[in-house]
Amino acid sequence: MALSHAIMTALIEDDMSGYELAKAFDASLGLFWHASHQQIYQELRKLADKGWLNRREVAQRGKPDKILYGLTLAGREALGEWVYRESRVQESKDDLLVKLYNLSAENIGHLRVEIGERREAMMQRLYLYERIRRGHYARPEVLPLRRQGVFLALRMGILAGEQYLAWCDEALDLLAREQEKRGPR
Amino acid sequence: MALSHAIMTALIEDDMSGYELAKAFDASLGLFWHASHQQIYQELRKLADKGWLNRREVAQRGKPDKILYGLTLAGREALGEWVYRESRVQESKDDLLVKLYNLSAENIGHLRVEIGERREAMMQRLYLYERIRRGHYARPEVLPLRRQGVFLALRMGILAGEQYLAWCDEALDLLAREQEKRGPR
DNA sequence: CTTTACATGTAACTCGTTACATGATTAA
DNA sequence: TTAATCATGTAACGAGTTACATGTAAAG
Repeated sequence: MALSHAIMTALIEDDMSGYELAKAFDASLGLFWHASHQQIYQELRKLADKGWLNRREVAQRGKPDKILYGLTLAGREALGEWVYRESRVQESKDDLLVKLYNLSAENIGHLRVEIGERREAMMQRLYLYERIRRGHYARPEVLPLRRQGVFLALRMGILAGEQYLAWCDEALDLLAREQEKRGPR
Repeated sequence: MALSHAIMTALIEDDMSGYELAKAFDASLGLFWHASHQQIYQELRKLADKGWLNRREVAQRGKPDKILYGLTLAGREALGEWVYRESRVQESKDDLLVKLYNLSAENIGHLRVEIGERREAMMQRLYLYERIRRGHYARPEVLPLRRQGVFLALRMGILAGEQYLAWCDEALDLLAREQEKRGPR
């Protein structure tokens, strides 16, 4: 949808190779927008063909050569314009919700376990978010404007995560009560 | 990912045509899992080929003929098993977050507007959820188990929506303060 | 007379995932 | 010697979107 623009965004401050991008993505934008290295390499090539990125081969010692990509002026302009265009939300699709539509006395135990695992995974993710927040965004109001935007994205992640935990607790509660009602064990 | 299973789930209680499914989807599961009619028709055909659905042509008066699909025994079994299999989350991808990474003095006004629109849209969606909740899930504890699962999915929608509103307010606040700081107007 | 609801599809394309492929260096 | 890190790719497939196509009946 806008992976290309996400990639360009990641290149605003530093030039990067596909490999570096894939990692940087994992640590920042990728928290909200995952992309595999295959996708990134393909997208980088397309963007270079369009003239929005330039590529420079860089020889390295003890490591394979890499290809550094950087935003061109045209790329910066395209990105700047894009912000004004209509945006889309690809709503998340979660098997778990479909499974809940199939809740039964037989599978209730399994679903409790599954929700418990989700809870645990989200706890860990929140812990990561919190470390980032404390490390880089302790005082958002003194940051440059662009960084404040990034902070807001992080806040979205944190709030969404906390909401998710709250839902898990509510769901686990309800399911525990129901399972007890209809036959403990 | 699991559109096929979402479709089978929608057919647990009533047989439906592709057209009816597309509508029912919009009103229930589709609130969390959107699917276009093209996708649904294709998926129905695949499922019928697998033997998980049966098809019956039904002549109608004053309306075009339709094809009714119903879960077969094999379909019910496959669905029951699927609940125990590993589930996936397709995390939502939202252009707005990428745009926020590009926040600048120039586009801050636009982003405030865009967030305001999101807020408004989410308010309306929450209003819809609330109507459904009051209409069908006022006392979840007395519902049959399966309906309680559906209720939990609805709760997820409600909690996520409320969290989203809270984020919008926070973001609008921060952006308003920043815009005032750097040049009112 | 025009729009909306009913009803089902095909074709082309983009986006994203999975599997496969290669090859050097460094640390355990 | 085995695994991990660095580095870049191709090919096949599946999921999802957009555009196109057709036709009847009821309601305004």
